[in-house]
Amino acid sequence: MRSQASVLHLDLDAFFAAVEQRDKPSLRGKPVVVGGVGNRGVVSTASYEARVYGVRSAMSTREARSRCPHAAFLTGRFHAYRATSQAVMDLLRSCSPLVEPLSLDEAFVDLERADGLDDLSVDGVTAYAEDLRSRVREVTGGLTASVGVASSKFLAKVASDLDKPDGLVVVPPGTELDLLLPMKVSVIPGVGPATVERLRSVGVRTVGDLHGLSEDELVRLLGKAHGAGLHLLARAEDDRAVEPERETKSVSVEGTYEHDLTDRVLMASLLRRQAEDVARRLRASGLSGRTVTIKVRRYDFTTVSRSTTLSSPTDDGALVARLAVALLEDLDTTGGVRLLGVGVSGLADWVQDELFTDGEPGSEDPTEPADASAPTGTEALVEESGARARTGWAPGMDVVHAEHGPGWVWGSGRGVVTVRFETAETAPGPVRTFAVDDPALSRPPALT
DNA sequence: TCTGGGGTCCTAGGACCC
DNA sequence: TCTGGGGTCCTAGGACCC
Repeated sequence: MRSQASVLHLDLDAFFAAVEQRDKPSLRGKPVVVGGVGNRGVVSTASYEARVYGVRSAMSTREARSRCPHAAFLTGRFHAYRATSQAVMDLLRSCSPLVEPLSLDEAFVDLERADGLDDLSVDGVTAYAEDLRSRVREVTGGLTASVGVASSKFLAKVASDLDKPDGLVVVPPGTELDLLLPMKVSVIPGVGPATVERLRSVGVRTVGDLHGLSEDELVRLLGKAHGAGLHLLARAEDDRAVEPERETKSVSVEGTYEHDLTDRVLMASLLRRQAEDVARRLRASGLSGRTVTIKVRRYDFTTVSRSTTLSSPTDDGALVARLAVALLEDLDTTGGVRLLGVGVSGLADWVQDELFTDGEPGSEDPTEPADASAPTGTEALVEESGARARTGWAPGMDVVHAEHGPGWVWGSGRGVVTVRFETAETAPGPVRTFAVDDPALSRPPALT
């Protein structure tokens, strides 16, 4: 917590709906709901006119329609939202080098580094923030923003929520706890339904109640990170810096289908398309990743994921697709699937050109064809390590991809190998990871 | 015929290494 | 021969945010 109110949080009001109303004058003053319009859609944003009828974010579109049948229901136009967001973020960056976007419609700005603002008194930051809000209106063509300014990120975010829409709240330093203690625990970012219920079970409803618990009690109740974090936030203790550069950690694509899927061949082809999309986005960002994860939500809403990790990062759509499809093989989809998704994580900002080019100096070129008289490459590895029974290999399956897992020791024949099998004529087979420990197998498996 | 999509962070258990 | 502890990586799941 700083001694001055120098952290600003800006939140564009009902952002997606406001962009639609700006671009289509006939929608102004009317209820507008942006989100999925299908049977399984949910609301992303409701205009304030729609909120009067009880329409809320994350509500199913079906329910929103029954609450407000005369609203305009629109699917998102994300390029328009991105362009408007960019204009706002550019404006904020012209004010301070330290801007941390949280999403398309929200950002923190560090006023300690703000251009042309040396008076960080309450009056000083109030005037600055009011000016900023009117400039947001200018660069967005009339969109309003709610702003909070306080001595920490936490309080600034709480403050921006207090006078929505089109409001400004500055929390004078020293008054943070007066504001916070009477509020419900759910004002704390990170306290959602599950945490509210856990806290309620021990009689805690307000931030003031939370104050009465020791850190040990909170850690026991909520776990180490969450417990310790809440213990601090309940005391308005928050020293987190405004971080302008945040690295992407994962890229994913998922889809919920209008009717549950039961055809595995169709599932595989949808997964392949998603994998290609993910890889395209990775390449567009100059990223590649080692871990491929699929997500499956069954008809009953139970959700499972399966993942596999490569020895080096990839942005190759065909490879991501093969791994994704292979991961699906292991999953029971009886009863149908409502959602499929593919993601890549473990990101690096580089792509390894070729597998197995980073061996120890002096080791033979692993991509060189092996001695034709001996069992070679992965087939030998599978054969000789006795791993065949564990891999799901069957006659007629070819090894189409193999690579070392982490921990492979060059020349030792020891480590972890991932192999994917494929039958000659049909669909991809399973991927199996298995341990190998056989000094005779000093050669890495060749790609076939 | 309830319940999106794109993310982040955390936890817990097992493998493995030193 | 037995015991063991810490650290890291991986997988799966869950809570949460906008």
